[in-house]
Amino acid sequence: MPELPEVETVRRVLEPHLLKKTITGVQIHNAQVIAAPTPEQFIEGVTGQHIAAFMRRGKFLRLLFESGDNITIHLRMTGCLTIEPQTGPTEKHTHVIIALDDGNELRYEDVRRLGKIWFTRNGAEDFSGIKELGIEPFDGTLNAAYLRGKCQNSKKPVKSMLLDQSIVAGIGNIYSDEILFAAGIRPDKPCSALTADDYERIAAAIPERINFFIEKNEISFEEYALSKGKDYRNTPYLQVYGKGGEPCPACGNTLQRTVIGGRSI
DNA sequence: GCGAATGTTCGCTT
DNA sequence: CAAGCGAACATTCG
Repeated sequence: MPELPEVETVRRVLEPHLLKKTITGVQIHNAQVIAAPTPEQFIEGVTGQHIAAFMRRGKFLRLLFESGDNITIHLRMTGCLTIEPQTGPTEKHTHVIIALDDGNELRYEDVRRLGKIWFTRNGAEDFSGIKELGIEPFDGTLNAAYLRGKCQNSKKPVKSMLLDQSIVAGIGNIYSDEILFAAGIRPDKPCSALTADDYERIAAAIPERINFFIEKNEISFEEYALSKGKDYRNTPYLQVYGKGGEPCPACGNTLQRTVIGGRSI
């Protein structure tokens, strides 16, 4: 489900409820989502840790412990995190429960179970390409020259360049469409055909659109808890994603749905 | 019943 | 050998 703006929203909403808490226990209801190490090692490693920070990098969330160890979470398509009282009922797709010393639990739910959770010692980052992540959308070095340097010789469609997490981290299928629409560039335009001005408009649209949707996703902890983290607020503001057959908000012509790189656009 | 779904990774073919 | 594809993962929803 989530791309960077949704992941950042989760981080902001849950952060105050996680900082300075101590983990008193871990339950793994479905070991499939634990990517590493073994479930036994995960429980042993995480129990007793003190939470020092809750960070985001691209679409990854990271719970940093005072010890230097950490948990990294990728929600993939349908993962979500909630904080609920330990007395609350668990749901069918609650796979991991991390008990906190304030009586609440951090719970990982995931209908399709495509998401992953890693526990690593001493900030190790030897998994899932996290070391190869590109710059953040708000990085000061994100500009036309950076993007050109990454893809000017590629015939890949510009849409695919935006989805490449090793170039700019955090953009997914929705926001790549929204960014290109804002920049006025066809998603199927090959990178090698992009003009200097195209690169300038993309470089400007990336932080602008991502920040716009972070702001639109803003939600209180209470409302987040009610919807169990499954409710995103971006949809009313989408210009083109999922709107095939509807009129273009810019020119009124009918938007055409097609497929690029296996993704619906 | 079929197709798609806000993501990533693997394996096969150019 | 890099790049580019489809399939796979697993479930729900329309």
